[in-house]
Amino acid sequence: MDKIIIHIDMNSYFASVEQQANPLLRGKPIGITGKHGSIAMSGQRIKVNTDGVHDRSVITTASMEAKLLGVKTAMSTWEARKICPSLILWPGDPHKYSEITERFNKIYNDFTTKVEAFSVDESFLDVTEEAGDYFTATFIAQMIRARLRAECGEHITASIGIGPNKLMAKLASESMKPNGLTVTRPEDTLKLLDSRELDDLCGIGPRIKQRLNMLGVETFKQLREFPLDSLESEFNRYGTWLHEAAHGRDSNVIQSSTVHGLRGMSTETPKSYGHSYTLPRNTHDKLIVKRYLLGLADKVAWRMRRDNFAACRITAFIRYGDFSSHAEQRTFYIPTNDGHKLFQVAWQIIGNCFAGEPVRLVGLSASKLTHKPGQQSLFKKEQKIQSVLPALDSLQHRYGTGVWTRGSLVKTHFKQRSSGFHFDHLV
DNA sequence: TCTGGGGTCCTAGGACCC
DNA sequence: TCTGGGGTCCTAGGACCC
Repeated sequence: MDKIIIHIDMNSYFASVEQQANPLLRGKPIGITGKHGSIAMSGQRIKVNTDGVHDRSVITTASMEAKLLGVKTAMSTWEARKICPSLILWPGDPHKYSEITERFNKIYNDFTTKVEAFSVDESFLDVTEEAGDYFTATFIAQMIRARLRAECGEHITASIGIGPNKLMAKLASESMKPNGLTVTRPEDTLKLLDSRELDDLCGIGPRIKQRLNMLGVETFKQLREFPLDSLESEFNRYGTWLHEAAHGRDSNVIQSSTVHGLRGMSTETPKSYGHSYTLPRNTHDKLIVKRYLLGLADKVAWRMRRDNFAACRITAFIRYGDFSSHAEQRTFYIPTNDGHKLFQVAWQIIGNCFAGEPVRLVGLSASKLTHKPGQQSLFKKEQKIQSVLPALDSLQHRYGTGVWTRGSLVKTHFKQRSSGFHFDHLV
């Protein structure tokens, strides 16, 4: 059943928001980097460049000007600077972006109730009933664009695609950037597909493309002509999806979410909460890894408590200097959202993985979420910590993460060594 | 002196239960 | 004494998305 779907994709979103907010950045190549330092420890000297960005940051969004000079998303700042010496590195502000996302999601809801926030900068709108035909849908898209401009600022632009399903609408929106409006009627979908590369389609990544190429499939036309049963025997259910996609068909429906969802994202129940951190420098020092891990566990736990979740599973992971990695998970029967407990389990896993190799990254993720609150600890010391958490959480809610931190994350490395304190006693 | 961080979904093998 | 099959949970790992 064909629908009329509008896909809206903000152009160079984070960079555009910064350029909108700061006239001095307009017309210049800027690269938004990850926010750094939220769990940095005062005792460790971190080498930062003049922008306050450490050497291992990457570009999360490049402005249009930067893209023209060859800067790409996920490129290391080091490489980006080499390609584009005039690049301005600018630390991202996720909170700011989420606020703007909520603003434009509210606009979309004035046009249809069937809105799906696909990511912080992309949304799908089902306007089948509201529009009735492609002419009216195009008119709606133009009205949305005018309102985005009026209410969010002229420097924040979007590429819009209209198609008979989500897959085609998204492919259409990517056809013209920035600020494009591409309409693909059902009869035009094959033409659209045949003008694109296999991996332009959302769902076909580099590995799948490679496997298709090995089967002699290089284009959507060849994919359409490839026998369905061969495709299914190679890719199982995914083969069926590939076959349908090559014909421009997609049965995915809009997962309606509201504008008041979690920071502009879908209100679908989250499946996991996780954080990871690449150390400014590889280390052999267990103590350093331990402290970062505790900081990450506290962040994960705080987000779960804020959203009234507790987790039954924790996955801890470690990446070594040579980029090999190890991940392990544990399931427990009593759900928890206590940072220290998460840390303890994660450390049981990570602590056993040190084999003398330098560590590059640590992370943990909490999943198998339940709405049951975490169970009260049987131990007095832990009860004491738990009793102060609500107060700390409300501080954090009001003033943002980073307003408090555990003493063990602030003590300097030197002090701990010289005083003979053991880390475990400081938590 | 390269290669982030936040997620979701799928598959496959083994354990365990009926 | 030989040994099926469905269902579910757990774990590891891979692929994809922005």
